This record gives sequence, structure tokens and C-alpha cells, in this order.
Amino acid sequence: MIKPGIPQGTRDFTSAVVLKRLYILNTIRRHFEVTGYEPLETPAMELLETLTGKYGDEGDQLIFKILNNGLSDAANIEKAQAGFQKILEGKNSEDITSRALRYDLTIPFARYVAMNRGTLHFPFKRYQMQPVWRADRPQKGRYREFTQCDADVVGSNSLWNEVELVHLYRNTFDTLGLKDAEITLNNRKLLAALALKCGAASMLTSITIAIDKLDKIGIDKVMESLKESGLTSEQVQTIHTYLSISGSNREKINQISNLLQGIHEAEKGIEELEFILNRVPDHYVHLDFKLARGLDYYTGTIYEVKAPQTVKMGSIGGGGRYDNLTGLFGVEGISGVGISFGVDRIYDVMDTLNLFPNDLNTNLKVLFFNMGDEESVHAFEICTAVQQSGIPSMLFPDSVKLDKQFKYAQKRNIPYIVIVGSEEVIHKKVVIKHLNTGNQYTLNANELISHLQNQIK
RNA sequence: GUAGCCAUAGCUCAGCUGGUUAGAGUAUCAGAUUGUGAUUCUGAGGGUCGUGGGUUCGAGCCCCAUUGGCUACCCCA
Repeated sequence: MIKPGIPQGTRDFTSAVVLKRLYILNTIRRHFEVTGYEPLETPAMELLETLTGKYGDEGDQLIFKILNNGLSDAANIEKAQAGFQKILEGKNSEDITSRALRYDLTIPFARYVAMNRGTLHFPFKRYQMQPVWRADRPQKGRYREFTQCDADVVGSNSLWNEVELVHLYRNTFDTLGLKDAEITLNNRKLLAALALKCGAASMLTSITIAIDKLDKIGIDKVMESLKESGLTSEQVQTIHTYLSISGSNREKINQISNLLQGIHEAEKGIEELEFILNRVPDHYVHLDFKLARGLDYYTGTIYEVKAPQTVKMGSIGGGGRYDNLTGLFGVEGISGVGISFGVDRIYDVMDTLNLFPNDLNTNLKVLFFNMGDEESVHAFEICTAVQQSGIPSMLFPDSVKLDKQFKYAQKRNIPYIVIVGSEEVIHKKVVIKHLNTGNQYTLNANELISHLQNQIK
């Protein structure tokens, strides 16, 4: 016998949890579809080479790799040993792993677009809701298997796409009751311009990493670490000014324009942000020039959604524009922009804030008691008719004490039980009992469905 | 990858400075109750105390290792 268990960071979902998850998923799907996105699904695993190098060094470490089959075949042993040696040196080896679980939905989508560019109609708007896997250390709000819901548009440079995605985010979170979820906006071009202004375009990564830590370690330490990385005090001062930008969205735009004026890259970024700001209600988004986001491939607008501050959860969604993702797969010139919803974190946030509707927990509406083999023939027949009318119902499969059947109904939160016993069979009646109120009624068998329909609605 | 806390019945947890046969609540099963639940009463089953070593006359308790869970860092949804 083995001890039953599941891999670290994965979970079983009970029926009550699944129902709540479906509520989230269905809400998101509805908003995706009404906004013109069409569904796509891609395999759980991709070729390893499709994924590596797309998420930064940290990201590469977190990709779940799949061991090749047939490694022990005598014919492959030499290759396998050589391959394993490479693995020990920290490199990948096709001879050991050539496939991996998907890390997000964006790269598989880019791969799909590159593969099928001839058959797609651009702008191509797709949505995708599937699990992804990361070999991260599990902790609060962090799982090794979790579900993302992505909406992306490729083949269009228009900033109207960005505008639409802001509305999509806002509308979806509002529907879910997360009105306090904060949509934050920035543009990678501003970060690039800042690096340029500091005369250190090559420092872009270390600058963004440093300013990303502002909230955690404070301004002084950020300044310190920047000096250590070799920037002059004048350059550090520029970054200080950049980080000190505050006020309304409008005021922030003015300040950044002053700071970075004359730099083409910055003017472009500001123009893009203004395009969006002019077309969405002001309270929909917060500008935050500190927002960097880890994924390497973003080039323009970047989005991040923060959970309401009362819940310590951090980011529940993110996205951005990537100008040349398909270029990695040999297809140049297709720009895309997309956003992602983190279903599992949204679930955790909604659960702690008690935002799920109450009527999600019950699926089954009617339990037909099993009163014996003869009686069950009739009960099953009526039960089938009830099912066909669309009301979830079932016959208790075993002929056991009523006590037990009642307890089963109670455990599963079934609101109605129906008794078809010998008496009822003779008179073509049924007894229905409303467990919530304790009331019970004797009906003609053919009245049952309309009675239930009136009750349930 | 680094650090801290935790691990006892299906579940939630007690278990004293190390000391007989490890407890409770709840859940499960059976009975009081062969056509009417949630209450009550009675009884039963269920634990190699995460795993492996060590210290000790004696370990659930102390030490080491290991696995898993949670939390934080890194990073992220």
C-alpha cells in the first residue's frame, strides 16, 4: 500500500470549490466573448525550446521539464549519459528532456500564431483559460499548478486594443464584486527612456530591478544600490526624481514629461499612455511609473492588477504589449497586446472578502428516496422525467433506512426529497418534502415537475 | 535556491519538567427507530504519534537527518 498524496503545490478541488471557480471562470469567459475574443486551447506541454529563454533566467528555472521516455533503451544509453552530463552542468539537453509543461499562455499563443499565420484573420483576438505550471516554492497565493485566463490581440498596433483591455479588466472585476481591484498602468518605453537619460541604456535591467524594490526596501536603499551599480550621483538623482513623481494621473504625466523631455522614446511612451487615459474614465486606472513586470518580452504598455489592499495578495492579473513575440519563432512584424487573470488568486481574494453568491453551493435539487426495488422502478421513471425537464435530481441507489437517505440529502444540501412508495405507486401520487421548511405535499405524479419548477425558478 | 514555524484517529486538535495500555470533539458504522432528517441516548471500529537514525532504564516529547505543509525572501498570477 502506498500513502495517498499529490505533488507539492497542487490541489484537489471539492465540489463547493469547483462551483466557485466555475463562477469566476464563467464570468471572465462571458466578458471575453462579449468583447469579441474567440477561444483557443493549446497542449499542456510544449517543446522545451519553445519555452526556454522567454521568461528571463529566473523564469527558465521555474519551467517544469518532462523526462524523455525510453532513456533506458540500450541504444540510447550513450546519448542519455552525455545528456545527463550537460544537465549536471546546468544546461538543457534534448536527449534528456525535450518537452515541458507550459509556464504561461502567452508564449504558447505566440507559437500558435507563428505556426498558423497563414490561416488567421488579423487582428486575431483569442482568449484562453487553462492551467499553467511553475516549479516555484508554494506559499500564500502561490501554487505550482494554477489557472490563467488570457485575452490577447495580435496583428494590430492600434492603442484602441489597450483601451479595450482596460475596460475588459474593469468590467470583469466589477462584475466579480472586486471594485477595489486596482488597475495599474505603465509603459516600458518610459523605463527605457529613463535608462537612456541616465546614459546607461545597458543598465535598464538593473535599474528596473532596483526601482521595482522601492515599496519593499525604501527609497534610500534603492539609491544606495544604484550607486553601487556604478551610476553617478547625477544619474541617481534623476532616478530619484522619477521615483518621486506623484499626484493624479494628469499630474504624473506632466512631471514625467518635464523630466524626460527631449528623449524620443519617452515622448512615444507618454503619447501612448495619454491615448489610453483620454479614452477611459479616470478612476479606472492608476499610473505607476515604477511598475516594471518581470516578463522580458513586453515593449510598450504594461498592466498590473493589484488585489484590494485589505487582502495581502499582490498581483491578481497582468499583461502588456509585446512588439515582436512571434519574431522569436521566425515571424516578424506581428505586434500583440494582452492581459491575464490569475484565477486562483482571484478566488483567494474573493473567498476572504466573502464575495461569492450564496446559491453556488448546491447543484442537486431533488433526491428520490429508494423505497424498495418495486417502488424504485416507478421512482426512477419519474426521476428521469424530472432530469429531462432540466432539474438536477437522482434516485438514492440503495434501499436503506429513511434515516440514512435523509442524512444524505442533508449532507449534500439537497432542498427537496421525493418519496414514491407502495401507497404512492398505487394511487399514482408522489410525496415531496421541502427540507428547508419541513413542509410536505402529496401530488399527482404528473404535477411534480411543474411544482418543482415553481419552487426553483 | 535561502530562512523560520509546524507534522498525534478520516477531519480539528489536547497530550504537564521524558514515566504504565496515547486522549477529546467531530465524522464513520451499528442499535434505540422496517414510511419521515437535522436533536438525543447506547455501543463499535479507527493511530507502527510523517519517515529513518540517535540519546536514555524508558521518547509523541530531547538530538540529527529526511519528506511534506505553511510563512517569508527571490520572483511571480
